Parts: sequence; structure tokens; C-alpha cells
Amino acid sequence: MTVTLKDVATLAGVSVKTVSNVVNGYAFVKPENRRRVEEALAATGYRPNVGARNLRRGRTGFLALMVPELSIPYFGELAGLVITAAQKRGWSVLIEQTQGTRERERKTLSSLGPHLVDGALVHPEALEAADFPDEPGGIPLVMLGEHAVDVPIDHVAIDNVLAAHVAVSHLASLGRTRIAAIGRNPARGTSSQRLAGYRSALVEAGLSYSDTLVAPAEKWHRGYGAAAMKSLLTLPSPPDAVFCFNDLLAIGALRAVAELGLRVPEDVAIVGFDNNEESAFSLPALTTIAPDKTALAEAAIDLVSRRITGEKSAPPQDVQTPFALEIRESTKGR
Amino acid sequence: MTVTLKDVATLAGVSVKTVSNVVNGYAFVKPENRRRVEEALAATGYRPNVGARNLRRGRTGFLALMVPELSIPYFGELAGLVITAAQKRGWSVLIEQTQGTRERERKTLSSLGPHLVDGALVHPEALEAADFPDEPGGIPLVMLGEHAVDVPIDHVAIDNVLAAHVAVSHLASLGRTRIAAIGRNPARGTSSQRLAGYRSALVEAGLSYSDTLVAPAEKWHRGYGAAAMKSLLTLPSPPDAVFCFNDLLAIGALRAVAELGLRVPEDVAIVGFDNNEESAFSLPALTTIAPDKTALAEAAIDLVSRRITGEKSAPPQDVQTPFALEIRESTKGR
DNA sequence: GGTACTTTTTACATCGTTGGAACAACGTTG
DNA sequence: CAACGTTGTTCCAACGATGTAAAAAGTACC
Repeated sequence: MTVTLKDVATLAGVSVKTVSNVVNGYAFVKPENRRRVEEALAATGYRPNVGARNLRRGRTGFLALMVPELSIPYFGELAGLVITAAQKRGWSVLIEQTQGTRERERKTLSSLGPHLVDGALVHPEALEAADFPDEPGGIPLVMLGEHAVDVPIDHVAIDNVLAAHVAVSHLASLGRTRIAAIGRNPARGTSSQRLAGYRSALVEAGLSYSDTLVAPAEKWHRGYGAAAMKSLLTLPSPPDAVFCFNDLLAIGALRAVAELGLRVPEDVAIVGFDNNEESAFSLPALTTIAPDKTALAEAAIDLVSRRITGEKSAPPQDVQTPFALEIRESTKGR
Repeated sequence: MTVTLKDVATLAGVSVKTVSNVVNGYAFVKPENRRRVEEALAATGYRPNVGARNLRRGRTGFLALMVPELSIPYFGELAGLVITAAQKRGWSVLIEQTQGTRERERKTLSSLGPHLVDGALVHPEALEAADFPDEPGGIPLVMLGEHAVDVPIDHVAIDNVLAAHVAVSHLASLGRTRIAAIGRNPARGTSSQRLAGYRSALVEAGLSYSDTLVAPAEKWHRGYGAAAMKSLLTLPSPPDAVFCFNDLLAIGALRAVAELGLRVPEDVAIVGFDNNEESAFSLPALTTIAPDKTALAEAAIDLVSRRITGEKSAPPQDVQTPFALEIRESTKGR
């Protein structure tokens, strides 16, 4: 059924290795033989057995991408870009979902044997430093997104503190004085980064920080954003602006505001984070921090490729990719 | 660096094959030896080389999933479920994106050699019958979603015609008489199915069909939905209800209605299709056809597994998975 | 103790590919 | 024409695992 090098070789009347040489573009093959081999290749429809080739070469041709859940728009979009970037360099991507739980993240990390994949891009959510394999025997890892953890591995992300600062400064520049935040969550590294940016922007704007205005969110999903927003709006003195730690929370917040009969941005201005595609179409459209996801994906693939092909032991890199504040209706009106 | 069976065997003082036997749960191993091998396995941290094992077994352990784009919520959600379902059966999933173009779909299909993956789930958008490999030499394929094409391969989907019928009947039951549709696209199989359901529901409700009320959409993305809705609303006699062929179009339509200063559902009722997570949070929340995506993913994995492990030549199956009409604010008010 | 049988272990070939060494063919040169 | 370097090809081993079959060890029975 399946065509192997041997079949092609028999048909072309040369040795297996010569066929292999043609397939791999080895220079010194007699034109006559090359032609015959190529004909035989075409005639049989030969396709190399990737497994065998990789066994021999000690590579698998696969990269793993570990994310919480593909159904979360940010990760769906990112995964799509990672796959595209990987494909350009000849890698195939295998996706592992962890639901953002530390247990599953740890399990996934330790299951990424050197035989299954050549390298991995991991986007941890709850992982701690202790969970990372300390012996360097494993495969190259690149961490995506913010790490609270201090592990010596390659890392790509935007400057979360700065981005949060920019978002909140924007709200302050509109003259808002009671600026709340939604998304506090001690288990998530990203949360503390964005919180830091939030605080520094408040300070810079001469506003005071108050714990009451920082709503927690167990998960950064729409429903939790709505719930958090409702509790903020029923405070004795409710906020006139909210910085949500991601767009999903913000979408939930938009709904909560509407359900309470208030208006965005007149009564409450809202800024999100991630620039999900849906956020350009919400009513009102969401002002948000827009990370350059393409740059993120490409930088990550770049780093992991470099680690795999040589440069094994260069010092860990820390790459920052650009972002922009995308101003839309939720802070500026229509 | 890497631990192989040989290393474990040396450490345990037995042959390679005995270790292999222990690893694979072969029954006849002396308890004493089993213990020693297990200790050695633990001590060395042995992990089987998947590539080598698969080379020997003639399997790769991978399935491919071909979708247009992960950044489209429906496919992000579906891919997540497929990966989860596959993992339960011990498969890893490789994702290929085609951007929904026939050229890339065809290319992807033909590149799915039997060595890279053991089977594939394909969600074509523009593919035609001629593009499918006619010789049965390849790997098992399962088609997801609607096929306009008549190819003898396994297939899982909801009943699109019926679902569209249900959606439109719901609009008619609200007393709407000028029911439009958005999403006509001759290049997409799904489009004609949903259009058929739309027409049959109009007939059943005693309403007349009019080409003017069926707006085309080159892509089923939010922006195209907004554009289509705008053109419908500027007709001499605009619709009082719209059936959008997917949720993204509907989300775009919601925005267009709002931008023209009209209200949903008072002026125009809107129904979508797919039940994306975001649709429960749009303003107003979207009434939509909710396919059971989990059932879809599991049925697909089930079919492809069965094909791979035996049952090679059973007649092609056609599995229909359930759906429901999810009624929300866009047709019922808040 | 010998025979027949079962249980346990091992040696060997094999999956499809590629790296390296060995070999063959060729044209050049002294 | 012998010696040599350059090209082109083949042979063999190896990647790490498992299936097969044969060898070894153990058990039961006469």
C-alpha cells in the first residue's frame, strides 16, 4: 500500500540511498539518474515516512503549544497565529489544553517528552517556579504571556505593567476619578502585573487607590465580569470608569451596565485588554489594549526554533512585543 | 541524555525485550524481574520514544483536524472539544488551517500522508467532490459540518436544513412577515442547506420568498454581517426579522441595526446559528441555533477511531448530532 | 529420571529512513 | 599508463521500539 524508498529505488533501478539523496537534494547525482528517480517518485507518488525520518534524525518536526482553552478567543486567535508562524518554518503544532489549572499545567509540562515534540510554547496560568523541570535534559521551552515565576527560560510577552498603565491613564485623561479594576486573582501571574500598572497610573494621575474598587474574578470569563461589575455598581459610591483585565471581563461588564440601566461610556467608561475580534463589534465597541499577537507568535516560534537548531545554551531571552491602545466607543462615545 | 529501553535493561539486569514486556503490560514476567524493571524505570525516568514505537507499530498516534481558522469562535470552540475528545482515546491532535479557500483545503487534504497522521477530521468550506482522493489508499477521513459534495466518507453534522427551518419558523411564530436572510454564498455548501431550510419555513408559514431579502456574504464574519444588514435596512420595505447563517453575521447585524438607530427585537428580530459563547453576552443576547458541539466532536473521534482500528471498509456512516433553538433577547426582548 | 507441557526470557529481524565509509567510475596529470 | 583527485553510487549500521520464534527455566506427571 504505502510506497517506500525501496519501491522507488527498484523502479528507478538504483539504490535506496541514491533515491534518498535525490529526495534530500544532495548535489552529486548523475543527471540521468536524477531524472529516473524523479520519474519514479512521481509515478509512485512517494511520500517520506516522517516518523522514520525523524527517528533517524532525532527530531520529530512537532512543536507543542500549551494553552488554557482554545474556546477562549484570545487563545484561539493566538493558536491560529502560532500555527501559521510554525508552518512557515516547517513545524507542525500540537495543542494541549490545561483549563488553566495548575495540576493539568504541571502534568502537561512533564509529559512533553523529547520524543513527542522538539520544543514547546507554554502559556501558563497558574504554574509556579517549582513546577518547571530543573534539569536541562528536556526540550526547549518558550513561555508566552506574563510570568510571575522566575524561571530561566525564554519568554515573550508585551509589557503588561506598562500596558495596564496606559489603559488606566487613558481613563484618567477623560476626567474620570473613580476608576475601578476587575480581575484581581492571586493565583494568576498576569493579574498582579496589570494591577501594578493600574496602581501606578492612579498615582501618576493623582488619584487614590482603594481596595473596594478592585473586584476579584475567579476566572477571566464574561460571566465573572458581569458579576463583578454588578457588585461594583451597587457600591455606595460606584466607579465612573473600569479597567478590566481582559476583554471577556469587559464584555461581561458591558452587559451588567446595560442591565442596570446605565450607559457606557456616559456613566461608566470601560477599557479591556487583548483586543479580541469580538470587541470591535460589541455595543458599544470596546476600547482595549491591543497586543501585536502576530509579533508575539512569530517571536515565540523564532526563539524555540533557534534553541532547537543550535544555540542550546545561550542565556534565556526576554522578548517584549509591541502593543497599542485601541480607542473605541466604550470610552469615547459613538 | 535520553533514556532508552536498553539503558533500563542494563540497569535492571535483564534483556531489552523484558523491559518492553513490562512497559507494555505483558502477563508472563516473573514478579521479581517485574519489580526490578519497574524500579529501573522509575530510577531512570524512562519515557518511550513515541516515534520509534509508532514506526514499529505502523501508527503515528496523531489525528489531523482541518478547519478554516482557529480565530473563528465556532472553530476555536470545536477544536477545543475535539482535542479533549481525542485525548480521552489516546490521540494527539494536529491542527491545519485553510482559511476556507478551496486551494488550501485541497492542498492540506493531499498532504495528509499516512505517516504524519493516522486519520483526519476535515471541516471543508469550499471543497468539491473532485478534490477528494478517489483511491482508498489514504487514511480514514471524517467530514465535519455540512457537505454539499457527494463523497462516500464518514460524516457528522447536525441537520442544517431542519435547524434553519426551526430558526425561521421561530421568527414567523413571532408574527414577523418580512423575514430576511444573510449569508448566501454559492461557494459554500452550508449556505444552500440553510437557505433551503429558510425557504421551507417561509412556505410553511405562508410567507412568500423574495430574492431581495436574501443578502449575500462573501465571508461569514462580523463585518460582512453588518454590511449586509445595512443594505437590507435601506431597502424600500426593509425586513422585520433576519435569519443570519451564523452568529458572527448576526453580531455584525446587531451592530448595523444599532448604528441606524433601530432596535432589536422591536424593529428587527434576529436569529443566529452556532451558539458561540459570545452570543449569550451580546447586547441584546442572541437567539440562535445551538448545535451540540460536544456530541459532534465525540461522534467524529468515535468514527475515525473505529476506522483506524479495524472496520476499514464498512460503508460510510452519516451521523446526525442534536441541536436546539436557544431563545434569547434578540427575538424576545429583555 | 524422563517426557510433556507451561511459563519466562532472550536473540534476532524489522519498521523506513539517513550518515558514513567503502567502493567504483571518471577524467587529469606527470 | 600509473597515480591521483573528483564524482557518483552502494553497502552497512543505526535510530528505539516491538513481533516472532526459539531457547531456557520451571512444573507436573508417570
